Amino acid sequence: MGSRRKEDLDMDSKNTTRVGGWVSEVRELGKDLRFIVLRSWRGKIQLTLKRGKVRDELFDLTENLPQESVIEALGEEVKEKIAKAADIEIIPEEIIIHSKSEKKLPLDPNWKVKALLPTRLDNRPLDLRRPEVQAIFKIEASLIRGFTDWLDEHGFLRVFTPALIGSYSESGAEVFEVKYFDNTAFLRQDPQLHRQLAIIGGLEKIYDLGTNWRAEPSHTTRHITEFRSLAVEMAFIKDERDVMKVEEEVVAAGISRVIEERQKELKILNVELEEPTRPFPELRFPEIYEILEGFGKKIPYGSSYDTESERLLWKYVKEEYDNDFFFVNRFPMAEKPFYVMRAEGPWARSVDLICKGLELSSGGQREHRYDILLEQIREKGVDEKQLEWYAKFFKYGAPPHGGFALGIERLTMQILNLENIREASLFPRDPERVLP
RNA sequence: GCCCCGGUGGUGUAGUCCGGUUAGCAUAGGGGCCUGUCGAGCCCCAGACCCGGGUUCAAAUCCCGGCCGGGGCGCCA
Repeated sequence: MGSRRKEDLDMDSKNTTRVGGWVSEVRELGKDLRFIVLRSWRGKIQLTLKRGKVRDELFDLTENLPQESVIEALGEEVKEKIAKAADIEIIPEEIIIHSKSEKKLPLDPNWKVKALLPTRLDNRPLDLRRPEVQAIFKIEASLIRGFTDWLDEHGFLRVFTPALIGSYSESGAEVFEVKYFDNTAFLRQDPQLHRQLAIIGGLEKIYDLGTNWRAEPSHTTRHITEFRSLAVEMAFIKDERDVMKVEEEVVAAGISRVIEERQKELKILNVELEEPTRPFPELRFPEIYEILEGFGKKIPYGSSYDTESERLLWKYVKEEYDNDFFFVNRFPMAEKPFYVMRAEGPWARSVDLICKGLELSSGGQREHRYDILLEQIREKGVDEKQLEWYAKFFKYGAPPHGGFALGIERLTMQILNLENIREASLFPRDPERVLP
C-alpha cells in the first residue's frame, strides 16, 4: 500500500521515533535486506528493512527509491545499532515519501566524486546538503552570536542604517545604481556615513549588521559583490585605540563562541580553532616600511602597501608575536577618504585589522570637526555639494568618534582556512553570478 | 580595468606538449547476484572531446575567432 497520510504518523506510540531526511544511499543485500541511509540535521540515519521484521509493503514502497529523495519514517530506534557509519538506526514501521528525486544529479552530495566550486555554486542547494558545507554556516551563526552578545552586553545599540542611498556614499565609482522611481539611488558600499550621522544623533554606541555591495569586477578568491559586515561606531573615544580595543574584544568573543558551540562542526572541517591572544599586535606606518624592507620589499615612503605586503607582514607578526591577527595603524592620509582623522604628519588615524594576511576590516577615528572635515573633502577633490547631505550635520555638534566595519565572510573564511570567500556565503554574488 | 590559464560522459579526471588503437579510469545511472556495516562487494550495459572556421591523408590534440569559466594584480571587506 502507498504512503500514509501525515496525520497517521503523528500518533506516535511510546517506543517509536520519527525521522526525516534526504536519501543518501540505498543498499540492497539480496531480496530480503535493504538499508536506506538518510542525511538529516540529526546526523546519518539508517533505516533497516529486514524481511519478516518490517511489513512487506515497506519493501514495495521503497523499491527503486532514488538518492536525494525526501522521506520520513516512524519506527523503533535500535539501541545497540549495528550500523557503524550511522548516528541512528531505525527499524521502520511507517515510511512516507515526500518527494522523489531525479536520478541524475548535477553533483553528488555524498561527495564520492568532488565537484568544482562553480558546479557547486550553480547547484548550491544540493551542495548545501553536505555536512561540511552546513558546518560553515553553523559556525558563522555562532560567530555572529558571539559578536552581538558581546556588543549588547557592553551597551551597544543595534541599529539598521539604510542600504539605499540617494547620493555619494563613499568612493562613488564602485557602487551599484538602482532605479529609484524617476531617480537613481545607489546600494550602499558601507554603512559608514549613516553610522556617523546616528552618532551625531546622540546614539553613542551602535552597531549595524548588514549587507554591503561593491560594483568591483574583481576576480579573486576574496571578493564578492555582496557581503555582510559588522559595523561598529562609538562616540567620546580618546582616539582610535579605543576602537581597536573594542574590535579585538568583539572578534575574540565571536571566536570563543564558535569554540564553545561548534566543536562538532570544527571537527568536520578539520579546523583547530584557538582564541586569539590579546592585545593584537599593532604595526604602524612608517615603521611598516622598514619591516617590509627586511623582506626585501620596497614601498615608496608615503604610499600604502600591496597584497603581497599584507602576507609578508603576517609572516613578520607570526614570527615576532605568534599571532594570526594584527592591526595596521597610521595609514598614509593621502590614500584614505575624507572622513578619517589626520594624525601627526602625513599619517591618518586609520586602522585595518588583518588576519593571516587578509584584510578583515577598516576603521579608526573619524574627523568630527566641521571645518576640518570640509577642508578634507575639498582636499580629496570630492564635490562638496554631493556630500552636503552628510557634512552639514557636523555643524550642529559632533562628538569625537570612531568605528570599524568587519567583513563577516572574510573572517569566517580566515578562521576556517577556506580557500574561497564564496564558500562562506550561502548564495554568493560575484561579477559572473547572481543566480541561484 | 589589466594580465595569465582552462573547457573531455551527470560529476570528477587521463589523454593534448610530440596529430594516427575501439577516447582510458572513478563515481553516479540501468540490469543481474548477495540476509548486517562497508566509501559494502562482484558481473554486465549505456553515457563525453564548448561552438565556428582553418591546416592536414588524418584533429580531443596544431592555428585563428567566438562563447563560457577559473585565477592573479589593482582596489577593497
